[in-house]
Amino acid sequence: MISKSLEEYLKTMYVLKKQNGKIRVTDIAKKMNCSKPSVNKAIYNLKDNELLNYESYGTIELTTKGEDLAKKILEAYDIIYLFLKDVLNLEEKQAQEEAEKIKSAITDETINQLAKYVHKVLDLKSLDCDYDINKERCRSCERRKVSKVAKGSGFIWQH
Amino acid sequence: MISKSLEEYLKTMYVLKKQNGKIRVTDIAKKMNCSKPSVNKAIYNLKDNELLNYESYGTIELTTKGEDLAKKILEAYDIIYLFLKDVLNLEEKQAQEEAEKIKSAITDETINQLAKYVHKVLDLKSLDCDYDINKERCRSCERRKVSKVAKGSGFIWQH
DNA sequence: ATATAATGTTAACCGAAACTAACAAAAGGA
DNA sequence: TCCTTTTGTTAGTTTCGGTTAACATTATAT
Repeated sequence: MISKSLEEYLKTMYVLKKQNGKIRVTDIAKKMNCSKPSVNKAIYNLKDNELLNYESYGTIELTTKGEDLAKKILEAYDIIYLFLKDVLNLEEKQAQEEAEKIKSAITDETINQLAKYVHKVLDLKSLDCDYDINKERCRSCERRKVSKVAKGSGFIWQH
Repeated sequence: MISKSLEEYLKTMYVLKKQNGKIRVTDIAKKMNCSKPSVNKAIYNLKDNELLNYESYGTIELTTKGEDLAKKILEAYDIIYLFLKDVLNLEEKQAQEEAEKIKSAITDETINQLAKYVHKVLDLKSLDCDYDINKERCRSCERRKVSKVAKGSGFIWQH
C-alpha cells in the first residue's frame, strides 16, 4: 500500500496524461503546488512500487497497475467531490480541495458507502440502488460510471 | 492555529475530564494509542498555545480558551460521526475512527455545510433548516444542540 | 551551432509527529 | 517507613514529506 501522499501524485499524473498526453515533472509540481524535487522523489517512490516506468530525464509512463490504481483513486475523489458540490452545495473550487483531503483520510469501505448514498440521493428513483465502487455498472438502474477527467473532474453515471 | 494532531490531543483531554474528572498522561496515551512521550510533547505544545496549564508532574487543566476550542472540535467530530453512522450506516466503531480522520482533514466551512445537511436529513420536517454550527439553537426547528460526551460520543439536538 | 531558457536532478536539510530506552518522581501497600 | 509499582520525563532516533540551493541536461530560438 502506498501512502496517501503518493496517491495524490499518481492521480495527478493520470489526469495530466489525459489532459496533455504527457506527464512532466514541472506540470505535476505546478498542479500540486509543490517543488520539483518533491515530485522527483515521488516518481522514484512510485517506480519502486511498479506503478510507473521512468529513467532519468526520460518520460513518465504509468504501468497498467499504476493506471488501474489511479483510476480507482480518481473515482473515489470524484464521488467525494460530487457529494460536496451537489449534496452539500460547496463551491466547485472548495469541493475540489476538500475532496482531496477527505479522500486522503478515509478507507475504501467508507467511500463505498458514500458512493451508494450519493447514487441514491442524486437519483431518488433508485432508492434500492445496488451500486458498488468495484463494479462497472449499477444493477438497479443500469447506469455505468464514467469519470470526466478533462476539465476539473467530476464524475457521472451514464446510460 | 494548532495542528490537527494537537486538536486530537485536546479533544481527548476534554473527554477524559468529563469522564474521569481528571486528565492523566497515561490515560491519554491509552485512549489515543500512542506513547507517553508523545503525550508529554503535546502537553507542552498545547501549553505554549495557552490551551492548558501544566507544571511537571502536576495536573493538566484546560484553560477557558482550551475548553472552548475542545468543545468546537468535539462538536465537529460529532457531526461527522452522526453522518457516517446514521446516514451512511457505518458501524459505530468505524464511524468513530473515520470521523476523527475526516475532521482532521476538512475546514470549518465544510463541517458547517455538513451539519446543516445532517440536521435536515435526520429530521425531514425542517427542510428549510437554518442550523449553523456557531449558533446554539436552530431558528427553524428551535432545537438546541447538545454534545453527549459520556459514552462513545455522538451528539443530539434537543427540544 | 550555439547561447539561453526551461526542465530535471542531486545533496543537504528542516519540522512534525511519532517511537524506544532509560531514568525520575509520586503513590500505595506491607 | 521503605519497597514496589505506577506514572511522568528526558534524550536520542526514525520516518515522512516536504524544502532550498546548486547543478546537469535537454529544448528552443536566433
